[in-house]
Amino acid sequence: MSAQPTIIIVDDDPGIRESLEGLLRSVGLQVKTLASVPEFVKEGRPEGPACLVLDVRLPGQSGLDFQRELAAANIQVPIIFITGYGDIPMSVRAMKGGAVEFLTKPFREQDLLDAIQLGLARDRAWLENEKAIAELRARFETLTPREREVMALVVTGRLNKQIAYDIRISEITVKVHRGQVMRKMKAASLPDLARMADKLNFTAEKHQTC
Amino acid sequence: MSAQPTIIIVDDDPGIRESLEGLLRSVGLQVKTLASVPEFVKEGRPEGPACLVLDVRLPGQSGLDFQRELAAANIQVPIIFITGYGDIPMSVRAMKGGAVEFLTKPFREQDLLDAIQLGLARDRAWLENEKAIAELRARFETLTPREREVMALVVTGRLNKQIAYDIRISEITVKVHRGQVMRKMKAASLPDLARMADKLNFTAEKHQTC
DNA sequence: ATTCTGTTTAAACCAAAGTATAATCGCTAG
DNA sequence: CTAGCGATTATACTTTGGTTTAAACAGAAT
Repeated sequence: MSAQPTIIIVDDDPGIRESLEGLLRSVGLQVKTLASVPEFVKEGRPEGPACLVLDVRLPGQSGLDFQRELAAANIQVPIIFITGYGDIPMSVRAMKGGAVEFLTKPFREQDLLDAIQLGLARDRAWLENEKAIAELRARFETLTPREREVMALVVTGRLNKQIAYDIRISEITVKVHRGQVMRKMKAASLPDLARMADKLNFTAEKHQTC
Repeated sequence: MSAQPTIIIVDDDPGIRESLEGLLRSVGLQVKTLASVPEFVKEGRPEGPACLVLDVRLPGQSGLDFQRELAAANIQVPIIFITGYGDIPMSVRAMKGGAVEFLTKPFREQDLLDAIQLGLARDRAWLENEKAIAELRARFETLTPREREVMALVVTGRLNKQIAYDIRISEITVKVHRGQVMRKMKAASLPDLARMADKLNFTAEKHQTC
């Protein structure tokens, strides 16, 4: 169903990279090793499900800073931290930032593999959700400005005549727009459309006027 | 608006209890100190917003075990861990379990106060949400079995005639039940009802047959 | 035995939603 | 200039949704 998962190892120590890579490949995982963070940033995250295995201490930027940077750039990818010289505040910060796991060397191989499975599972779920939202957004893009306005009001439960009054057009025009909205959004029913709107976070924006 | 927040300190060392209590009281927080976990379990969580300040090592049961126990018992309350002798796996486990913060002694007072504010904010949001759901559940309780069935089908977007066919009653009967559902649930519109159903996790159960 | 609740249905409407056809108008891209 | 899009509206229906009134019936509770 979903594409081949990719594990990305970022560590400046070639020995560790190779050792981790060997372990992961031995269980059939597709691995990509990088020596530094910029290499990851350059390519962006892989298409399929992925998981980052990151050393906390990295040349230039620390793994924790990198985690923040990804979050700020709105790039979602599960991170597993590995460190030889970590402390509690470091691990707490990593976990607060949404890390899947924070392992201290030496760690049991099984712990890493478990964490990776968990990370991949999360990423699959996230990707699936993103895909669904992207599809909805694509449909929403095809709506004309007026149709978006009408949709925003429809999903709040307003009646056609009320919507007509709200935006000062005739009720019949509302019906036309509303019908178009249902068709373009491929909504099977009103509750369906309402749920789509919720997924598109209509709660916060209502309908941007830009 | 919301009730007075309560901070619950659980620590077996009376000196630490008093010192923490003093600090928190000095910033105007209502504090309750306990020497052990069973004392908390006995009373259950306070009415208003609350936050637990918990030593990881406690007589009998560790703070982490207690955290798990609360989660298992479905008792929600933000936890801030404090420890003098912690390690990384311990902190990681605590954070995975949803802890707000994990502080190592000695810590800056401001860090604890910040964590407490964050914990209280989370708890307020949680309480508010719980209250809303409880209200919905109360309304749902007033529905008769038939009304619940009809509601379940209505919020999926089925038409009255389809529902009638589904449960083999006449369309007019469906209308009667549907009207009752809208009134009893205090739903202002169909999208409104659909959202209520979603909040009541109709996705998972649809409608239990028990 | 009687009351009450839940369930069912019919008749008779009224309101709301949705569809199809057709036409007008302003604006923009060829 | 003209074709096309977005927006608007009207007419004319059909289909759904929703309410009221009234009635019937079964089963549980008093």
